[in-house]
Amino acid sequence: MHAEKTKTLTSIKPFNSTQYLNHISLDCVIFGFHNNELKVLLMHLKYTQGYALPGGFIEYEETLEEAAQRILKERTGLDKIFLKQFKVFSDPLRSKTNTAIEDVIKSGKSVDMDFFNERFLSIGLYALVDFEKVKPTPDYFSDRCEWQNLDTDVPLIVDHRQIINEAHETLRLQLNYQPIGLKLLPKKFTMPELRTLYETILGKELDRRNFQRKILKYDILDKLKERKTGGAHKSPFLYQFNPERYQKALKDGLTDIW
Amino acid sequence: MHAEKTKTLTSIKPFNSTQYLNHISLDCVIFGFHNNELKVLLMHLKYTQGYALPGGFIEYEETLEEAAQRILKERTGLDKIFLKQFKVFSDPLRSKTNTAIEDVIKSGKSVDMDFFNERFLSIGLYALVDFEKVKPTPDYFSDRCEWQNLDTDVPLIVDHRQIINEAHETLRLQLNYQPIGLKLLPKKFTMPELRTLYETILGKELDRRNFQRKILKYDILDKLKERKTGGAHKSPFLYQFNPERYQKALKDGLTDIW
DNA sequence: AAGTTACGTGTCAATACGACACATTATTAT
DNA sequence: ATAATAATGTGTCGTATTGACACGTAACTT
Repeated sequence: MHAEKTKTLTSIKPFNSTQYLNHISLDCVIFGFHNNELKVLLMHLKYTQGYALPGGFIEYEETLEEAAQRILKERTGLDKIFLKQFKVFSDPLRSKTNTAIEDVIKSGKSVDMDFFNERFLSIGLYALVDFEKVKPTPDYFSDRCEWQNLDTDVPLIVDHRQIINEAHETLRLQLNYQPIGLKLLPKKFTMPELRTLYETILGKELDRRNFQRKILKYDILDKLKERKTGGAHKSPFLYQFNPERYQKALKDGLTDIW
Repeated sequence: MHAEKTKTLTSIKPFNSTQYLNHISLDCVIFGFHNNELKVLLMHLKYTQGYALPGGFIEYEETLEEAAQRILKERTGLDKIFLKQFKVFSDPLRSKTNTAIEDVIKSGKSVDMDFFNERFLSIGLYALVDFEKVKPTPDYFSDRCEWQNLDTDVPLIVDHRQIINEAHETLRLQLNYQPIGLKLLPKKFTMPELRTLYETILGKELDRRNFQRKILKYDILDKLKERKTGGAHKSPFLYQFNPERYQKALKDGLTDIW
């Protein structure tokens, strides 16, 4: 399906703890939208057989955002991903139940246990990506990187279920203040797709006719001549965001209650 | 003016870096509302003669929020302060220009420079307090702790002006989602006071009659029989928040555009 | 070719909103 | 004392927005 298949796994880097700030990690909730469902990108840990959020550590000369972009590039192949911090997770107990550390131990690899055995604060970020453009890529501690539904019941390590849930809640609260549609949908999309995205994030149904009236009112969408064919039933028109007008409208927030 | 004056400075603790997580600090933007103005609590550094936000470090068995409550208690005398994280400040350069470190050096006191010379990420939190209840108290590195206007032009160290500005912006965005009026105002307050608070946070004037109609619509205020006397002109009624109904209304956000 | 289902567009009553008028009252000025 | 001043309490009115829906249309299925 994707154009490139040639890339090998040679790019997976060995782990060297000495280059990172200790006590601090970051975890990314990477959202995608596919088949009218919200997805999150998860790593399957080699030894624990549990799932974890893509994450990592901060190098000595990096900002938090630069570290996250570096990590996201490795996991998705994408640059300049839309990214927002949303919360620091700081419960001292979260480190003590960290099965990822057990995973590291079980791996038998020469990792710096002085680094891993310490307590970690984890900075939670969420990322919004175009599902179709992502090439999921595992890291040193995982054997698979794959999309899962937001409400998947695969086992998640430590507090990663909580982190996902709080990221989702943040998305809901920021829906009128961040360019969420623009970042999660492909360039061209239909009104039903956009509405379904809103419904998924908000967790409730919206009247399709009123939704269309409200969203068009902001003048942030350009209606294209084309229609989306191939679906069952009447072909919907395609739209695309006007990024300038979208950003401008978001400054004061889309004032609607959906 | 305040009832208690007996407390001495004996409670100021010496500084011992070994009990703290390194690389991580926290800075609190403590908001108060007085004379119809938003205030922030600032520390005057003994040697640098600059101002800094109240802040500190995280002990090994504390959550971030517990650390912040401990620090806020020392600076204000208050327990259980309303507190929200809003951003991690992670620019590597912020540590290199940290005049607070110079302050520590100038102090000639025996502080652990291995601790202070490292890079710090700072977690920004904002706090909302009842101005009248606060007893500003300096710490080990400061000689004064005092209220300043939000837009004060006293010199602020490193990125603390930026942190204050971003806290203010966060307050603006969260006005419909957090119990900001409840936490910043005294128990009983007048409608003009509440409206002025909103105007100050939003940075624009609001029509007093429309404001009253909208805020009363949510049924989160209880109108008292009493009026506030002593001011010039007609005495306004006193109101108080109904915490239960306020919290309930905030769940979906106050839907108004002010 | 008919059936099914989703999409495109429009209507309408109820409500909410912005802008404003007027009466009231506590203090200040004369 | 009395009038002037100024801020508050309360209400109105035309307009815009909203929620709830009806009806026609088009693409695929049978």
